Amino acid sequence: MRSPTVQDSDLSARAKIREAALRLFGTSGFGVSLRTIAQAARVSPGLVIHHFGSKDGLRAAVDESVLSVFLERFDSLPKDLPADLLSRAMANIFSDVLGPSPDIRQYLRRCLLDETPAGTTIFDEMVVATRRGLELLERRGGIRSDADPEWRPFQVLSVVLGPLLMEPVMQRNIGEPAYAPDVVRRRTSANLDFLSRGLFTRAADTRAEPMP
Amino acid sequence: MRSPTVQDSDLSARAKIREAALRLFGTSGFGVSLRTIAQAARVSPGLVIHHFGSKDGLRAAVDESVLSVFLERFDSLPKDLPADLLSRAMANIFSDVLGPSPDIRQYLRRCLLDETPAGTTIFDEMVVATRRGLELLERRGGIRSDADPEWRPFQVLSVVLGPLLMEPVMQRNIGEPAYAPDVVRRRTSANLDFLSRGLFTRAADTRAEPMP
DNA sequence: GCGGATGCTGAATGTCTGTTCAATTCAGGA
DNA sequence: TCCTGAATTGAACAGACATTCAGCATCCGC
Repeated sequence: MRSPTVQDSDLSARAKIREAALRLFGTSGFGVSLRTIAQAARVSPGLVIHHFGSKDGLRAAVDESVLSVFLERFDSLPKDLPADLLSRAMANIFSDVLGPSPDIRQYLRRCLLDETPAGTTIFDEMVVATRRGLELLERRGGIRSDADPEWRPFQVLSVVLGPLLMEPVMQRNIGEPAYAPDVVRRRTSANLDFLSRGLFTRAADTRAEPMP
Repeated sequence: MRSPTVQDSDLSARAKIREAALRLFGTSGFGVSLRTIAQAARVSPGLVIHHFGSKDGLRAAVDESVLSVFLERFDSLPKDLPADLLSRAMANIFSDVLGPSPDIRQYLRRCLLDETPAGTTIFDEMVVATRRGLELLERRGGIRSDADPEWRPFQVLSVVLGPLLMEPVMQRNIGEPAYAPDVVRRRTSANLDFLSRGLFTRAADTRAEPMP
């Protein structure tokens, strides 16, 4: 079993191109030239077209490969997992996949902006899964009953995805890689505390606007 | 006083180009051609270069104009505002600026990804301001003393910026514009509740991983 | 050993890019 | 009225782009 982003040369040329594209699309955006990608994969520009048909085809292939990483692991979750274990298992999927792979992190950030079909699927899937997890959790009494069901999933997702999107900002401000194992552990613990008890001691006025 | 993103024709050509660029950079990325921008501003391609020197110069001008919208309003905050009012005032800046202007929202999303100098400044400024606001609030007893000071600012920012970054995802899932005034009001109220009291009833195990 | 398919190359093609520039229009001061 | 400088245009240019294609190499079934 290997990390999905190895850059060793024992991959097929097709796979090497796809990995290079994942990395370069993530770091430099979809604007990178096929020549640059081909060069990174140590392959001729023509071969990229030969394998993927077009630049859009290449993008679709990268999309699909990233999507499949998540869907495979979502599908392999036992269907009858208790709610609290389910939410934890889902969380572990993200830390397992995103933690060790900066390439996938960067690419996902782009997806959130550019609204490629796969990106749309991934994030919609996350909303649905999060909402369902919260509903299960609620039925078992794990959630405050007066929390707004409409916004709950997005609040959780904001906390989960925030670090992904603010990775460079965080890095500048805390002085160490935002996804180093130790940093992830500290942040995870702080986020659990935050999700469990909030931040403020009391709301001055519930109908006012503290943060938009 | 006018909205900063009007597209009326009573603007100078220079301003019309900058507004068109703001909109097109935001929606289509920095990859859009000068010709497209010029056409949107009803102006010749040469004039864009004449006014801004180069495409990068145009981008810098757009960056600066967005940055100044925020900095001006940050600077106009009374320095001796009580902490709770300060955090509310800062929040209002965001809802005032972002709410009515989809162009600025989109452009800010790009900035978070592409790490242009202005984007870096804006978000670093936000971290600093948020941290300072929380420290003031803490001194007045408005914050749980055992909340982790290292992650507090990012947790708040995640909640604040989450909707900005997930705008399309939200829109698909709630079926109405994520920044419609009424939607903003409901979300704001839910977020205040979330920040004040959290979501879960109790943490099963503080050292485990609920969400990464 | 042979034939066809497949992997792969690198030069060529036409389109689109940012940028230049000579020419034109136009407003305002002398 | 003329002059000057700025605003504006559109044609032109070189380079980069995605894509095509004819050709070479390499494998696999026969």
